[in-house]
Amino acid sequence: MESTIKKALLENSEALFGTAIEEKSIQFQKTRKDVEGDLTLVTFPFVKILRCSPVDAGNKIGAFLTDAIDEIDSCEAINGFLNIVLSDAYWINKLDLVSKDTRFGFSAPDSKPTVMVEYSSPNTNKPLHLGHLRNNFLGYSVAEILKANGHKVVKTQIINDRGIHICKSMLAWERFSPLDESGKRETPESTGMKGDKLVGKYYVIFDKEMNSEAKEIISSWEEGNFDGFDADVEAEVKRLIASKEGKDEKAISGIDSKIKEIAKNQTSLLNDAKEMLVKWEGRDPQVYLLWTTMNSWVYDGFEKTYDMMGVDFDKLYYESDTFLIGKDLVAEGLSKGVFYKKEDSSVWADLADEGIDDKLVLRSDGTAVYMTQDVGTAVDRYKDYPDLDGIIYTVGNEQDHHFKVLFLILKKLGYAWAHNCFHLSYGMVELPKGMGRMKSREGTVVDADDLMEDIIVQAQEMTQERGHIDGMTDEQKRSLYELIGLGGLKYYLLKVDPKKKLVFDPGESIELNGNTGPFIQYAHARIKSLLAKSEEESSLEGVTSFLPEEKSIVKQLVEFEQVVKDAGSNHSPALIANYTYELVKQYNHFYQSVTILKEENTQLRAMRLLLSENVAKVVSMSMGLLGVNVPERM
RNA sequence: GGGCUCGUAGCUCAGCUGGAUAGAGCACCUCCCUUCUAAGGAGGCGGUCUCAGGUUCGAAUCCUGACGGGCUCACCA
Repeated sequence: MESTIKKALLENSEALFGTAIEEKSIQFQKTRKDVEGDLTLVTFPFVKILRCSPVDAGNKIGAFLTDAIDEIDSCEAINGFLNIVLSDAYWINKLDLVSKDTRFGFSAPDSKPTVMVEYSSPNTNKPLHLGHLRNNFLGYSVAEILKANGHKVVKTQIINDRGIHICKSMLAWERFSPLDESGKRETPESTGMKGDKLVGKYYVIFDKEMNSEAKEIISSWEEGNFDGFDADVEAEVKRLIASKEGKDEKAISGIDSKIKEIAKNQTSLLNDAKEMLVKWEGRDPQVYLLWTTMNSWVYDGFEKTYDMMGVDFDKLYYESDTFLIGKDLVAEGLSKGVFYKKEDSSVWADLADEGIDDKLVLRSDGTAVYMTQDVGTAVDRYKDYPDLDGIIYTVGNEQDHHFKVLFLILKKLGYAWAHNCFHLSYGMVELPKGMGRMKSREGTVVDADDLMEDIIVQAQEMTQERGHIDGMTDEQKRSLYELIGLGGLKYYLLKVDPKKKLVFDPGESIELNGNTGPFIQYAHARIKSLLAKSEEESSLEGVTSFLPEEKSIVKQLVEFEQVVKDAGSNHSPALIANYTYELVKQYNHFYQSVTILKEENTQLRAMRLLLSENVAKVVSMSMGLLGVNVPERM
């Protein structure tokens, strides 16, 4: 409709305005709720051309449009706004179109290029936490939204299965895990623990043990005892200790943490872990076996968590594979002059012309860094999927700089697709003030499994209170609780703009009233119950007009198509969530103000059923885009 | 210190390609189940849109600066 009006105005601009007008001066906006109208044209831009008041301009344009376009019933100019009223026939036709299209709002599958969406990408040394939940739900949802926009989508992750952090867990397990009577160490089987939890436990133990060792070292340093330490360490520490003299509290704590950092590097534990990493890179059989064993425990644990989250992947990448590709690419880039080598034989990317500090891509000992493997992974992916149009990296905003650099390096290496790589950067999930920051090493995380289970229990309690679950089997009840709990959690994490940080108080339970998942799920269940009770078919037969409550729903339904597009181009599930909330609110208002099943006029009843049916359809589709399921009953 | 980013009601958030009286939810206060699921609906209370300038017919929205928060600038990942 907007384009019809625009076209009419442009084609008749000479007659109307006496001159050609620019397309951008034709601006539409939503009509205010308290004014009559379906669409509003802003008339301020025409005031200068017509040299009259905004209202006069509106009246003139309004008269023309009412005359020129059939679907326009009337127009009213208020201040600088021309409110256009469209005919009921127009809206009836729109509803008919929505109703007949089972995939309304979605583009034809595979009609757009292939896109890869990376999300989750955990380290294999610790369990998934709240931050991962936001990451996974966001990545999964964006993938679904892109599919709805016609893209072919490959869901993937890069598993950080290599590096010093894994060796820490391995070493701690080898050293501190208790032996049973047959001389065996703890396993997921022997303890009944989820594999990722068991490995994570030893990661924490490692950190604890290393810290206490570091503490001893520091106290001996403070006593002036530097036996067994390198001369340059001794000199540096002495310099730092001396520099504390006369400083304020804040500066001292800064210096102390520097000393602590040095001490940690001197612990036998950390040095043993480093040694283990070297052995791993050398494919030492014993270390390699331990590595595969402990990783497999973690994967088993992750699988359960992903299953509960309702997310999945089409293709997995492992850092232990791609870091080698990355090293080759560094060698290649070195020969092409993209990188340069320093005297200590470390390799760097020169980014001075971009105004960024040079970036290390290979350590002086020849081992790979984070950047090395990410370059390798990207190239590997384009090799696997030659028709790939772009990669979307769902990674927290603390890595904004990393991805900026990564994409630059890929560009410098000559990959034209580099400009199609996109960092879907989302804000951190923060704990309320005073609770500190989530850190796995310190055990101050909100565990993903625990949180999901808590919210399911909460959903269970609420559902039992309301009681619409008579006649359900225990299994059905349990899956309903999961559906509601996880729906609530997903909606809670997705309704906020991904770019913004999000405050989460683990002490307070997640709200399930108001703008929430269950609010929307409930509306869906209520419609389904209504439809189940009705005996006749829904239809638009004989309908000639709408009540305001009905029309506002039709308008909102029609907008779904554009919202899906916007959510795709903005990578924002939040747009879908907010849209659906608005739709459901309008429906609830309608539901309470008119009767449906008990309406005596058959045609009216059939139309309201059709309206309800389509609200349920769109709610179900839009929630599907968020990974939220909707129940038939609740 | 440099870069990026955020600052809207007591709290959590919409609105941000400039447009009418800045919207929701929670919390608090009223009402509404002998109509289809009250996890609902109707209403009330609550705002110098951090501050100061600028651009404009018009600024929460764009620009500049200040203040405050977060992230980042590692031979960690």
